[in-house]
Amino acid sequence: MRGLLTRPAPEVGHAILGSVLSTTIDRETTAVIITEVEAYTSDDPASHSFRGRTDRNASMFGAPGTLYVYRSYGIHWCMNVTTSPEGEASALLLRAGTPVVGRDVMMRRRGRGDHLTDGPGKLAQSLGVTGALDGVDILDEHSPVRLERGAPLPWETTPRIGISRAVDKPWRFVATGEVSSPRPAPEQR
DNA sequence: GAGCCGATATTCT
DNA sequence: GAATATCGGCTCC
Repeated sequence: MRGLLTRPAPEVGHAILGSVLSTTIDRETTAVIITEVEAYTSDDPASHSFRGRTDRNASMFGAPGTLYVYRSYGIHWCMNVTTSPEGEASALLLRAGTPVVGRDVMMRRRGRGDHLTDGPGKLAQSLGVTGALDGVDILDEHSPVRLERGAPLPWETTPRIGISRAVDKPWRFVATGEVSSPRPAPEQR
């Protein structure tokens, strides 16, 4: 997995779809199958790393498999997985997933039973990820946030969401069709 | 369903 | 002062 991530994000975005992202926070475990990501690179005008290193984006320059968590619109937390060798700031924004473990925990954290993991801010909230976890190694099995390889999924690309620059790049990767979940998920469209 | 708007940390002009 | 890798509540269909 580390080797896979030691490449620019646009080359590996599709390969992350289907992977299992899990967190264990306050002794509560939650997990999702990743179904939507976006790639950002160091020479990408839409990337937080485009103008160099700052206090906020420092972990984006870390080793592949580093978690980069930032505050979005002053309110939400969003999470990325750093790719490319250490020192090169490329990352995959984790935008959505299918819950597989801890739906009850997610619903409590979200304060509602639907729309648990269908957006980057919602995904981070359901998994209990905050800025306190910025910089952790998600390929370490003892980390509170972990990424493990799963079954590959069929996918397609589209332009990225919510940006105003480099809008032509097809760097959003979305799993197509139904993603199998161990349990029916009626509240999750 | 679509469209408007307010919340507000961090960065940029 | 303005913009932003967002979300939820509201209105009006």
